[in-house]
Amino acid sequence: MSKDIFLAYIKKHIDLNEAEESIILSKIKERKYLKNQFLVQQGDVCRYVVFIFTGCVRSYHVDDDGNEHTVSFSIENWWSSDMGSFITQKPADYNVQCIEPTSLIQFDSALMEELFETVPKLERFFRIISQNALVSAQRRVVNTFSKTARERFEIFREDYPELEQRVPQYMIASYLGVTKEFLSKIKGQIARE
Amino acid sequence: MSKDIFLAYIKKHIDLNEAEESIILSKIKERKYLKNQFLVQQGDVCRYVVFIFTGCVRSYHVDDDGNEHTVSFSIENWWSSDMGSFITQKPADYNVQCIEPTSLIQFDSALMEELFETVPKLERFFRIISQNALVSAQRRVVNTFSKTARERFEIFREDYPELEQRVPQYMIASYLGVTKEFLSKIKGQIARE
DNA sequence: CCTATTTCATAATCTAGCTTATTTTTTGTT
DNA sequence: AACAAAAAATAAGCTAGATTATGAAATAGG
Repeated sequence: MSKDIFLAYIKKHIDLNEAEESIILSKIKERKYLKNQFLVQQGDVCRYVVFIFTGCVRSYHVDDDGNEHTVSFSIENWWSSDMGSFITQKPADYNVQCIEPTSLIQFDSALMEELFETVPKLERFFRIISQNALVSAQRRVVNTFSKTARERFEIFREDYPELEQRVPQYMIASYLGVTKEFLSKIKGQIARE
Repeated sequence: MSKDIFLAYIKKHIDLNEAEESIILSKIKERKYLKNQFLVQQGDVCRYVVFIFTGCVRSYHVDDDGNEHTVSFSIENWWSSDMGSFITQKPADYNVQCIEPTSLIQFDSALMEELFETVPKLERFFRIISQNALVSAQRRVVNTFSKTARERFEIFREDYPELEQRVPQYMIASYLGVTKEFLSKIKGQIARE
């Protein structure tokens, strides 16, 4: 059952006894979204952090010129949210949208706090998760500055091998920080070698 | 006393009772570094996470072409480390260097775990800190893609008003992701208006 | 199965920011 | 105070990547 995927994922990072497992199972439930539905829209307050069972979710910011900038893709066994908005309860900077039919668990603040209270170990779990996410985010900052667009594309391919087939190219371009035309040019270049 | 600064800082994010406060106080101690000393060097394993009382610390990555890329500046009441290396115990991607004489608390893994065990609330504290840092890192990626170098410089000035006077320009340039020459040009442009 | 809408490829032109080089200013050391 | 070394300013020429434009190929919906 798909809720067990979540338990297994937690147990990669911390130990859980049976009591704790059943508390967690009792409090979470699966929810499904259709392709193109939004979990949050830029400007609204973000109410949820989600854990994804299946599907794919994209977070992106639309800037003043109307250009999209993809912050992250989240797939199976990963998290998504506009954390800044979720924490501060201020308007979201990002759109969080399903780009495939997606099945997930939705955690609102109340559920989050309830879980922390009943299973305090989860504080540790979320600390570890958050630290790991921070490390990736910092690495991305450095890569953005130190690598060419082509190198960043190659890194993207290694980091997310399946994703290239699953999401349209213009989204990948906006994740890499280049135009779709330029990404197309890079692919042409690579193919010609 | 400077250790109290640290307690005050923690208490901005979580509540502590007296027992917890004294445990924390008993386990931490101040350490001083000279200007230019390294807390970690790229390639070594990072042994510490530090909290800064006074001074300024820079984390930067030197890429294959020998160019420096500043990941972060950390000043009074902030953290520094190569988190990726600290967590995984693999070689550090970053140099972490004092750019002023710096007074700080040094947390190694053992101390960290000891603190988490004796004051479990600190798991929550570090989760919050990490989440906030993650939010900034994500915002920085988006800004890098959506703003011009000049806009990023103006944002930097607003975010860290004192820092411009405290650190050399070439470091600011490497934080913004531009060359020192180009930052100089931007400053000239702004001055001429 | 057909049409409309997205998505992708290719190419010419253009620009923000890089490189390289030289000069001036600031900082640190004896 | 004097010298050396690091940092900053300025400027000319150069490229990575943007913009604009056009056509071809996929997808999706009816």
